[in-house]
Amino acid sequence: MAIEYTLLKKEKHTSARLGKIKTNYGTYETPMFMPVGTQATVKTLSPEELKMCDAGIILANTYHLWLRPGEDVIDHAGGLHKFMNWDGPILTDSGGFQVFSLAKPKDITEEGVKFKNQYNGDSLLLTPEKSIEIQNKLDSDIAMSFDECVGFPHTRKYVEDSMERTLRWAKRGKAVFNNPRQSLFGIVQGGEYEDLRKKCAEELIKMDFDGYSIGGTAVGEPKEMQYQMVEYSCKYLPEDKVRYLMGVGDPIDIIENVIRGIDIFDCVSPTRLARHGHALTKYGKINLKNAKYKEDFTPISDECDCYACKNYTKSYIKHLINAEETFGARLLSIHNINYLINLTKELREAIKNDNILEYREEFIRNYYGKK
RNA sequence: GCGAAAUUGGUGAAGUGGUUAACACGCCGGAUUGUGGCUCCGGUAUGCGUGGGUUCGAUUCCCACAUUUCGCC
Repeated sequence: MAIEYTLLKKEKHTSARLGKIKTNYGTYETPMFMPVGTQATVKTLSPEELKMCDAGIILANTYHLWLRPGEDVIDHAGGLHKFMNWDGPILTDSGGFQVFSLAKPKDITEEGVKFKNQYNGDSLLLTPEKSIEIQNKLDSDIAMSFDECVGFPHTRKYVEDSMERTLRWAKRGKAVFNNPRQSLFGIVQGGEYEDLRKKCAEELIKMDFDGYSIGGTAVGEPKEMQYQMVEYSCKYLPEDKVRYLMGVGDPIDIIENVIRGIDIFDCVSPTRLARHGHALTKYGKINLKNAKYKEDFTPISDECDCYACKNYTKSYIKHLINAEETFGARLLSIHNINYLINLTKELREAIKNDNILEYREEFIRNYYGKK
């Protein structure tokens, strides 16, 4: 069955929403944060460790799994859940972000997007139909429409043409979508232009998707513009469907966008920051590589109850990162994912208590105050 | 004891009779947003073993000394 979203409560002073998503693998409250596991693994973490962090939905990537090991291998394994031993829900990104990060403008045509296989140099063509077909086989719980994530800066003309094409791609993908256990989301594009966001949202709603996401953010635009893009999109989306903001994971951005009506987020940042030695804390992001932590025998955070904070010191984790031992990246990944998931828990509480604006104020005071 | 070679940042080292002594690693910072994981961007020797000499000018040429390595007795 498709996922079911239920709106439980709206915060009194903002557009923030408390809700729940029912999936084939359990029911989860929103707002929520989804860790990213591009290659069918959240880098350095086992499924047990993800559970320990209270992870709900996790992401995997169509493009990467298409290239390696190939969707047929995963199909023959019995689907992505069995293949990677994850009994929670999975969302697959469509490859749309790779249009932004890997393809050149000339490789984007009406038919689809040309890529070069990084492993063997083969020429590849990813089309909306192909992306959906792969995702149907991967058997994730939520599939994404194949879109073009437009970078920043750009011209209005380009964004408009691209958005129109993304709409046509969404329609083509939906037409071939064929997996009764799976949901399909549409993606709102349109850059920073309200009329384009509006049009995109309205056209997607006509096609009737199981949920809607907002794309084209977190690609280098100013923060205020990102928030505006979210406002211009949420304004035209139905209340009874889940809203997913793609690629956003900076703590402040999560808060600001929850306030503007976003339900779910994903981001590589907790795991990437971890591999580069950074930890998220109440008092801002810290860099464990800094010399001042050499003999700091306290946990990353006294208030954090994650496995890393309960058992290890900054000094030890710094040593592991300096020595390029993977256990360091693993401990920091556990901490950072736990941090963002915990942030969404606190936001849910704030929505229940109708005090999310006060929560934001205090959060910012701590996060940008002295470290 | 005799002979030879060498001595440049924390490390491996390049280099030149004349502006800012290459590069790499390390170290010190910073970045990272639907992940082409182990990346990118800065900073890091007022100094070239020590002392003297030649020269307008020496890390570079000469002498002595020190240290190290190798060879011979």
